[in-house]
Amino acid sequence: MPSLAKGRNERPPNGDETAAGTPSERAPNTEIRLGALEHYIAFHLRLAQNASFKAFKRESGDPELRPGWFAVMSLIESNPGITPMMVSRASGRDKSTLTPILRDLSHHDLIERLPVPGDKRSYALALTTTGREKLRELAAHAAIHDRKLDQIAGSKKAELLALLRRISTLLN
Amino acid sequence: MPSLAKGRNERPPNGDETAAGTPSERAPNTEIRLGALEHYIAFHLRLAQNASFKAFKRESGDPELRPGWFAVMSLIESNPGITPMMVSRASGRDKSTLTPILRDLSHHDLIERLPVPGDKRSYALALTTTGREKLRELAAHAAIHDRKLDQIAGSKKAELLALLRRISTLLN
DNA sequence: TATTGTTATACTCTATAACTATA
DNA sequence: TATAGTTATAGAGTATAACAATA
Repeated sequence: MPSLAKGRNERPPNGDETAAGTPSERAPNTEIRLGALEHYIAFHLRLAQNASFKAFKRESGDPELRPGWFAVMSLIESNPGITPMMVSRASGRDKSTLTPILRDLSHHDLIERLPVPGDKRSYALALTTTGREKLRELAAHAAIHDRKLDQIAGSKKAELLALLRRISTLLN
Repeated sequence: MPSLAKGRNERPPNGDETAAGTPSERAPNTEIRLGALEHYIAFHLRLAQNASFKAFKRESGDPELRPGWFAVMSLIESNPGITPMMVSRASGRDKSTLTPILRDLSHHDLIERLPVPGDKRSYALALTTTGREKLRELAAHAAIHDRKLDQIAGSKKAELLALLRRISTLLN
């Protein structure tokens, strides 16, 4: 059976000893060792995405700035006439997850559904004028958030983006 | 009102014209333009994390290899005597999300809860012998997954990890 | 008063499977 | 038969708020 003392002794000795004491007396999480997790990309990917998501939500009290809405509207703006299936593939999500988003966007008159000539099963998506205005608003908010990420990435931004792109592309 | 034809025309002319036709005749998602999203770190972070998560689940049919369990058990292994609050902070999640995980791990006799001398509100976590064995299994599976990520990151792995760490650290 | 851990509750994101209407 | 989109349903993962015990 491992004792607490054993656990403590496994740490390499360092200056933190002065702050040591009962667990509740320790500094927030400075001393916690990640162990095997330390070198796991998947783990750090989750931490980073989670932190980004929380910051995104926190910074814009705007409940309408949902990551989902913003991404879908951007895709439609850049690809007028895009179909739900194409949006699904571009955003790496199942088609069924798009139905409610597109319904909401449609109800808010932000997008319109146009017939696809030659395929009655599908429809083509386009932003309405209102939708374009709304997207400008959302983009302004999102930019504030991503600017922080830009600062954090600094000169490595292009490299980070390339790596993330490779991960999502090759892992399918 | 924007027409579909207008939308198509907005694309810069390129060799893809040969593959163009009705949307359903197009290649999977090659032609979809990300537009503003192209340079958003947050967006690519979500794509990458999602792809990683799906691959993780797909590759190990093992329903017990939940990212949550693995991370928590690893943290306990590397920090015997760690408290739930410390795990919460180290994994960037609210303390309330840990309760059910710790309960499950406890029910499976993978961890034990020991008293913390000097603080009756909390308890110290440690892996049981069974827990250590189980963690070895899970780690073997997880390693297979992360090896793929390692390959994808290649020589940039250290840099990627450093960037992800910076993101989760500075965004709080 | 503040903190730890638990509980109750709810929200978001996502997926699967079955369905329809086309193709 | 296969595909596009919808529906119903479920499962992770996470959060907030209120609570009891303790600090």
